[in-house]
Amino acid sequence: MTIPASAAGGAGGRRSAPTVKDIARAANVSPMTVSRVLSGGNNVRPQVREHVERVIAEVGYRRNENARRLRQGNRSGLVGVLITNIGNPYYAGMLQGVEEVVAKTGRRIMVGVTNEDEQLERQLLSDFLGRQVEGLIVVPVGEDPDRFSIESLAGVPLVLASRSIAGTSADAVLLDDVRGALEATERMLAEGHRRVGFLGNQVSVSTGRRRLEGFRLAHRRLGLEPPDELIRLGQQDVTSAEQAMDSLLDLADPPTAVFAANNRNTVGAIRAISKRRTAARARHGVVPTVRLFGFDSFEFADMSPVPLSIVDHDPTELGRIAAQMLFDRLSGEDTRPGPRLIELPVHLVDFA
Amino acid sequence: MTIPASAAGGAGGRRSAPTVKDIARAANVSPMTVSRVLSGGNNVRPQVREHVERVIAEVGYRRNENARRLRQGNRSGLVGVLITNIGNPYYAGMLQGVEEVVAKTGRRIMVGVTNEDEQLERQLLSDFLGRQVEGLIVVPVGEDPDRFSIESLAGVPLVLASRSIAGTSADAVLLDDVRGALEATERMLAEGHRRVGFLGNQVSVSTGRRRLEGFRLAHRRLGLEPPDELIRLGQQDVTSAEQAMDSLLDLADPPTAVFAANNRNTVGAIRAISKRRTAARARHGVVPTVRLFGFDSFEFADMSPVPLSIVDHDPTELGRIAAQMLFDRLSGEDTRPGPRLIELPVHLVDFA
DNA sequence: CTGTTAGCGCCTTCAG
DNA sequence: CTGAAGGCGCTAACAG
Repeated sequence: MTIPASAAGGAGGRRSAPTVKDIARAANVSPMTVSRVLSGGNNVRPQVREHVERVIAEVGYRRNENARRLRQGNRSGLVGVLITNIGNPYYAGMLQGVEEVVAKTGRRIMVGVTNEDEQLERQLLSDFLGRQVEGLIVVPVGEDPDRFSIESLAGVPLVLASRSIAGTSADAVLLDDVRGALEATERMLAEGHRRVGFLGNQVSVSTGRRRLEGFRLAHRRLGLEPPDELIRLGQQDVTSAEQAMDSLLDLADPPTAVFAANNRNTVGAIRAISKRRTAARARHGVVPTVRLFGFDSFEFADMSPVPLSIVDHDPTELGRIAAQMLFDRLSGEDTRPGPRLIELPVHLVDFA
Repeated sequence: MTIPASAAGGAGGRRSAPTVKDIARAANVSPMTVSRVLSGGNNVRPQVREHVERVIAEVGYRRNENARRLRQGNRSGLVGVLITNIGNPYYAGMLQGVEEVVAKTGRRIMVGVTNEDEQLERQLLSDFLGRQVEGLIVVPVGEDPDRFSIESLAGVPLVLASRSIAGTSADAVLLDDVRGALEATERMLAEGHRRVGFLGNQVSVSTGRRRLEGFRLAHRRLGLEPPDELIRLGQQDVTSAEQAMDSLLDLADPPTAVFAANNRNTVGAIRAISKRRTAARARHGVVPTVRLFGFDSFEFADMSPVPLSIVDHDPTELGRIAAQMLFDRLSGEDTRPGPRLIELPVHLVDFA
């Protein structure tokens, strides 16, 4: 898997890049003078400075930021971002927000995809720390808080995004999952639905757990208990969500309403419902109606073929805030000893 | 904008990380022995090795990859990826494919967003090169090939993705834009449409130019010439695409069919058409029908409220191939002097 | 204003 | 098997 360094692409081949020494030699000055010119040219005679600049331009010299940063206290200018899946537009949006804020500080993001694999996340964390990231923004996988302890992170600040882990001292930006799920479910119950289905993540994922909690809470407030047969957990993608929704609709006594606890499940539910509608229309049967409520928006939510309400919020904003929290720590502006927790509000939106 | 290094986040504060020297001292061996242990422990007495490993674990030492790579010939293990917008699911998909392949080689991706700004792209390129990326994958902005010359890239291999630039010697993975647009347009013309609209990118973007070319070509083959008033260029996002579609529909003699040359324009067109349908239904007017053909798929294409066909392909696969081409150069497997160009096929899909 | 010295953290080289 | 010397590319710190 290792690939030789020597080879270079295309025509030309890459010879070892020029260094300050090369420039110094070519310009008949000391490396230090070159370094000074590179850093703005203070304390360099204008004439010398111009000469060095010309040589730099001619040779096409570019300073090695890594070597520079090594000497300067080892700040890499990198922020590590770990997400579970770029294909989910939710995380893509989050990534966009993170990049936006990180880029403003002149830093860059290194992106890793954990694919919901805790082992892989561990490796990536270790790799990122070895590459001297200045900070980390992570959508965590699994429940073990150990890997996020200050010791294992060597003091590198961390912000958990969207999901939290019990027992960490890390900062986190979350959504008001419980309230969102609670209000959505209350709405459906108030509309008279008494068999409400639930499609969500594993309870080992904090968002899955919290949204299920809100769902249950809404029922209990009315003295109800949602039956287990209406609850489907662990669907990570649209296909499995669609299957889960199918299984709900195949029940002898199917739900009249469904709460889909994230956008993958909402999309899958919409697909399952549409499919049945089309089939029913084809054989002139009864077109089934299911009241659908989702969590997380997506591009076509407002044009869904199935009437839909959404517990909405902006993942890009969540990404921005996560990055901002990180820089508050990095800059020393935020010095509180304990973790800082932000819960973003959500709001309900109806799409006829 | 610069942020002090000393400050560290959270409880504890970050003291300067332990180095091989620290471990060596604590284990009563030379730094070299520690280094050997870190590299697998060859030529180290098992007993010493174990002892050093224990110390490493206790102290929580982690080796500084950047320093290591500096000594070892300056291979950073980083691939720079520049895309115009993560919010576009098309590019998010591409990024996913790139990450997947890059991760398999043990490298990481550094991601920059150019936001269709050529100046910003230049800065990011320079920044990435300074950080010693081993290769670059870029969705280019603008038409100037200069910034991609071998000299300005210092021999770092580059693969252009999705879009090309005339006059570069860089490798590229593109789509068969011309054929896709040609076949789509031919279909609509064969269906009898004679006023076909076009929504696309600026012609300064290669995809915009090539897709428009295919559109024109289809007309000319029938001895037709598409009227300028039906062509709208430069929409970068859904909102402006929707406005452009509105303007087409507002024409005295509106198009009966429209070709949307990328997914942002397709989505915008769908929105514009739906909006009018809803309005027409409300006042019991005539529900307008427009034959719509898009380029690039998107999640809800098959559930579009407007009948739709798509010139389809897989952006994730495009990302994978781009990364593979890069590694073919890096590994020296691909040594051809000139650029390598891959055009991926597209296929037409109909969604009732 | 300019150069010299030294060292960031690590590893290649060579000598034991 | 182990260590000492030296240097990757760059720049603080100090001397002139």
